[in-house]
Amino acid sequence: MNTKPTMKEVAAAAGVSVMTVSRAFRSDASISDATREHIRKTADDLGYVFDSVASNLRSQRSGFVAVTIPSINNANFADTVAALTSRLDAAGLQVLLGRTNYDMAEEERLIGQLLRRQPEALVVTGGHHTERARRMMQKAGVPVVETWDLPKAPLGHVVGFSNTDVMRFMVAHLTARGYRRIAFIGGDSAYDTRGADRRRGFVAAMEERGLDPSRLITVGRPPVSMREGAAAMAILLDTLPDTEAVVAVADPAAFGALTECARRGVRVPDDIAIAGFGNFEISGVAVPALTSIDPFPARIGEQAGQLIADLLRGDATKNGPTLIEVEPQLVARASTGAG
Amino acid sequence: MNTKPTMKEVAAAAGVSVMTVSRAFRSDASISDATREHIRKTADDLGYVFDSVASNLRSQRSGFVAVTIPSINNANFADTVAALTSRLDAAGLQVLLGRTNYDMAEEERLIGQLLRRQPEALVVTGGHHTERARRMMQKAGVPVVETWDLPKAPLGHVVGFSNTDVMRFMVAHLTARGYRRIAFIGGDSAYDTRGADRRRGFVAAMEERGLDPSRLITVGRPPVSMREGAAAMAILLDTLPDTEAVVAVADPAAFGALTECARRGVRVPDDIAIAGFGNFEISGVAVPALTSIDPFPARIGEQAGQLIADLLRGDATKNGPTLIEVEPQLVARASTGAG
DNA sequence: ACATGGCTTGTTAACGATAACATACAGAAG
DNA sequence: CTTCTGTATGTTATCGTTAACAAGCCATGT
Repeated sequence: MNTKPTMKEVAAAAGVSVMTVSRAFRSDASISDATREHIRKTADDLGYVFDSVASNLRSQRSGFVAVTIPSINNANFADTVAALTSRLDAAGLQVLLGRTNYDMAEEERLIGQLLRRQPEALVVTGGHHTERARRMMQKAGVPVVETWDLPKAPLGHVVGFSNTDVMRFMVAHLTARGYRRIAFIGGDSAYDTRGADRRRGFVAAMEERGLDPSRLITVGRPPVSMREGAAAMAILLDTLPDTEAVVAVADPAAFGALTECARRGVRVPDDIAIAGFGNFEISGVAVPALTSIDPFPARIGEQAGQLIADLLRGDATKNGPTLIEVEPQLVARASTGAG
Repeated sequence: MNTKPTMKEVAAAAGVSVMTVSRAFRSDASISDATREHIRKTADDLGYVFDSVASNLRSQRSGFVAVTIPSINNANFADTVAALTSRLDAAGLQVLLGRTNYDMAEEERLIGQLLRRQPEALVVTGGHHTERARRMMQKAGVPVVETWDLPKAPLGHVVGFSNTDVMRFMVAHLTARGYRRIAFIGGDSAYDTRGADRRRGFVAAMEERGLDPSRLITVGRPPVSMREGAAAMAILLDTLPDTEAVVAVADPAAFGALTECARRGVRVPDDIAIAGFGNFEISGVAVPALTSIDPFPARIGEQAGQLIADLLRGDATKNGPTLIEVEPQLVARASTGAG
């Protein structure tokens, strides 16, 4: 009673060999229904708990898929993780989640830690990593999937979209509605690499159209909060009052900007238009509703999970790395005069 | 090169025994700095990755703390997990996260899965569990911490607050400001047990003051979304137009309610007051800012992590289960005529 | 010079499960 | 009746690391 029972105890109590107990706890093994039933019941009575650690060591399969995301508290990444988790769950795999806090150095540390647990696959957010992190992932000997991005030099598989190109849709939408003096609100580029990509995309798209791409407001480290979005809007209204439209790096910042307008009596979209990115719930609910871009986070998780399940079952085409592009979609709403 | 190197290979390459390599990868073991340095370098050159699985089996220490939360995408729980994670990280422990989706049956399944990984402690959200889940946790032989609640019959340790009592503060605040006809917006009680507790607390507090506690709007399964909050407000305004104040089970629902008022031209707080729970960022940013209750999620995670670190170091007082109450605080803002 | 003790390194067995192989047995086929 | 086939169970060795114990070496004190 002092120490927790092992298969040995269960085997003794059930009058069978340890191997038979082992088989009773797996789905595919050949064992008669009666024996399995009997062993399960005996185990239950003894309070036996299967030890995955020992199982993992002997079978050399951890059942883990390591996943890193910048922040847990972000509806977009959470949706991806949720979809990924349920897809992998169906394949008998468990997600081992790590949070990088938008920091490549932290990501490197985390990947090192996660790899020690012998994951069967690795899913990371974004395509920017430290050199050491890249090397670790390449030598890990398991499938690597980069998500939420379309890296120029992928480490392995990719499920995502181009954060640069996506801004073209947004600038096209705004110029089509007649806006010319358009500003961008984002965070410190040294950290949020995907946000920096979107800013780059914004600048490029503006330049392509011969428009001034210099209205850039930077506020703090990512993720850019609602409060910081409001602060950025305050700066913008104070320093560049003739701005006609604002694109925020993500919806929470866009919503913060919207609230600042409300506080100042600036009408949206009559006086200034606002748009975000991510299609967070708040964008559909806010008054006025915010134009955004839906990157289909759940679809990203679903596809990544499917890919990994296929790869590990071994029946996937082994024709090198897969690239799955999940095309984002512009959602036009009242905040840019649409909807 | 085909198979990944083990300590054996590293030992051979470095010209030492396997045991010495093992020591080189731990912090406390007695080994000379020169040898450690040499082994670390050799290991690095070989691309050796420490195998936690084998280590865990032999040492009977997994380095895991299993944690269950209802939803990943909730700023409150995310803050708790973040604080818990960083506190445990300092103690060399890794969080193994599972999401219950506000479902006790799912929680039971999850706890069973997590226990197989031999966690060194278990942190669960809430004090309501299935009978089987309770039994599993009690027999797990590791510290169990229930959070975000103050259960009547705790399983072990507790770090939280009473979801029932907390509504007393809110009703007191509203009645002090002169509101009498107060409604409550919540989700299906069969799922969100903490939400149901808050609803119970609301009813009790209203009755204590001789006020009508029957203005209860129920919308869907938890978590109650912004959209559902808006829908609930629509129902309320249509069916009980003389309501003076509304308390939502959580801030997102409260914000949804606020947006519905904005769409209808109902003024807040002049025509109706709104309050929420959780002190999410949105409540401080919304216009008008929303009155809420701050449950100090980070403090909950911090305390739970500290408790576990102490317990596992063994130097904690073993005087039975610990109960740490983290007192929530009312944050009065413009949406109830304050601030 | 020799015992003592601290520091560093090595040897052996074990953690709890499963892969691989061996074997027993029942019913089918010849 | 013998051989064959397939299902159900058992035996042995092993996954990669570390606990426990053993032992060597060197400096120090007497």
